[in-house]
Amino acid sequence: MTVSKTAEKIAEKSGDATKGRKDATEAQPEALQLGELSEQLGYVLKRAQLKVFENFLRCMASLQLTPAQFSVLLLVEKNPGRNQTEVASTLGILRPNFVAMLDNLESRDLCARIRSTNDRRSHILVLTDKGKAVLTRAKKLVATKHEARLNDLLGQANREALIGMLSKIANEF
Amino acid sequence: MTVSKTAEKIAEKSGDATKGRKDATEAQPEALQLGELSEQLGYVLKRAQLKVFENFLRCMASLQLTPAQFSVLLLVEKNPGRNQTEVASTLGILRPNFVAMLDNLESRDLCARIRSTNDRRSHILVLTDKGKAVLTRAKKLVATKHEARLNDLLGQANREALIGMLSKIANEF
DNA sequence: GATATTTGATATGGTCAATAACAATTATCA
DNA sequence: TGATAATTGTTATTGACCATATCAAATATC
Repeated sequence: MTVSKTAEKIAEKSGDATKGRKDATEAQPEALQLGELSEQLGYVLKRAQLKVFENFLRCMASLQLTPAQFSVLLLVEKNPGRNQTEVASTLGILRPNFVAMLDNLESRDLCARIRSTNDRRSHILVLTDKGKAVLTRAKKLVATKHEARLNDLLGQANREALIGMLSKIANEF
Repeated sequence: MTVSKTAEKIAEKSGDATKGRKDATEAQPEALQLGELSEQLGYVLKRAQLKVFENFLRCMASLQLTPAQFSVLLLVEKNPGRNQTEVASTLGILRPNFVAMLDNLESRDLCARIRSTNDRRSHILVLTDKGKAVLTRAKKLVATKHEARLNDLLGQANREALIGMLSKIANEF
């Protein structure tokens, strides 16, 4: 329905040349000049981030994993036995907001909260067997469908340079 | 719920590392290993974006301009006489969400909505004199306090390469 | 002139980020 | 030891964004 409507609009606009246009050759309204905006770090950074996340979600549609959820699984796999506070703070997630996130992952049997025997306040986080399997598949999808796209677009050397510069900004800006 | 035996061992072991290291001096829990996360494009991109926006807000504290507001002012200055729909869509802002944003800028006398004489449905956007003056100051702040920081961190050549790669991602990913 | 489309606007719901507060548990120290 | 403080996970709540549906006024289309 949306597609057909859009198609109709385009068809109509491209088909009519009778109306009093400013420029008979240009059927579409002229695009705005971005100007200095295209050189602004924050602007281009935000746009790139949105595109990358969007592509990530498409690649992971079969596994239903968001970038944030993927990062949690990766971090718990690499650091099994840490509690919620540690994992959340490492990812820049506030503890209250981490609760619902874990509820989701735990309800899907991807990770588990285990009451620590040393400190019975804290919940130790571990990946379930299913969680490990899903993460393995997720890594492959990300590598072949997502990160590989960067190599196609920038080349291996530029890709590494980009990651390096972004890391530097994230850590030292 | 099926929790493997290895998970219970982890729960017991979890406190040992930090507890055993608890000297009379300082007992810091060891930082988590980021692992593959530090190589993930989306992760490092998002972290960098947050840091950049955070720094932007600090630099613009005296003018009380957010990155989104700054982009609107820049775009309206470069393209005076365009209507709300055109400006909003260029910035990836949905028309309904653009209304409150303009209400804010207009209430601060930074820009104005003018009823178009050609199409009395649309509001033409223009910067006020105050808006032009504020934008001029904003540009200087961004250039000297914000973007200059990139040069200090990456160098001129790398900075340009970074912007170029991010633009490419934003447009072609 | 009847119908459809566009524009700005309102209302609303969803996702996140951020703060305060609470019970249970543990740490501190007088 | 016991009173007090701090920590952990949690709930509730708020505000900032993002997205969709819908509306009246104005315009375009046929």
